[in-house]
Amino acid sequence: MKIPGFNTEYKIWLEKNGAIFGDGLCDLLSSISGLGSISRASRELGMSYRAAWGKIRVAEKKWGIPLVVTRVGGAAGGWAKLTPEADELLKTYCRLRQEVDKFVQNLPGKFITGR
Amino acid sequence: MKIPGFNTEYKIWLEKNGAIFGDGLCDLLSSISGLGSISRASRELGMSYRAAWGKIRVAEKKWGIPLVVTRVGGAAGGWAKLTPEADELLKTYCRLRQEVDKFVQNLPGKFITGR
DNA sequence: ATCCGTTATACTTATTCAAACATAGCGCAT
DNA sequence: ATGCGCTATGTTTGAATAAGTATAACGGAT
Repeated sequence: MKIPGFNTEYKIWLEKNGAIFGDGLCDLLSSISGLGSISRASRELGMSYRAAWGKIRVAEKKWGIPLVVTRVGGAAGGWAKLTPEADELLKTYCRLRQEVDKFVQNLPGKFITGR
Repeated sequence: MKIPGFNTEYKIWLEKNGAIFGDGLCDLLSSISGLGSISRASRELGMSYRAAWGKIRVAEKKWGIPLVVTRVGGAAGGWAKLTPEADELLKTYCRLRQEVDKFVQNLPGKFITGR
């Protein structure tokens, strides 16, 4: 599930000790949360499973915390869901994003608003 | 002249139609503005003249506006100063950066504040 | 037993990005 | 006319990143 309504006139990400969390992970984790599957999420976002899985792995290593708990096999082939840590990170980023959006929308100057 | 005091727990840049303006250009243009020379600015920032000049050129092309007006030759070898557009862009970015800093500092959550 | 959709990972290839190297011209000072 | 410090680019090299290919294993459903 993609997060709609975000302003596109800037980009922002969280960064700590080389670990980053931005739009890419936000969309990916949101989609996984909604669909319960890395594979289905990757298709929804138009990327390969390999790419999605790799993003998650790198992020988990950099942040030093598990982000997605998975299960292989079973009726549906497997499933995936977010860890509480991932939920918190996601929530924090979304809030940051919304606040910055609000600020940017009120910015004067043609480079931001097109005016 | 480097801008001190910026929060390092996130990164942000302005982005419009593929044109971006972030920390790199902010530092570079600020330095040029203070020193009146691309060459001296590049040395102050620890990068090559080629790199600094390239950054400026790419940015000017992407944004579609002149950022630095230069002069070659003369007693000092040459000089460089910012265009009004560059000044405005720089000012806008610094303001955005300060506002977001203020917001981020008040954010709860261990991923941002370390708590 | 076989099939299906999924997680999981190694390996290869392509693309992008950054840094370094090399040259040339300009204009004032001496 | 020579030198100095600067602007201005082309070219090349290397490194980091992204994208793609291939394969294996798992576990329920049929």
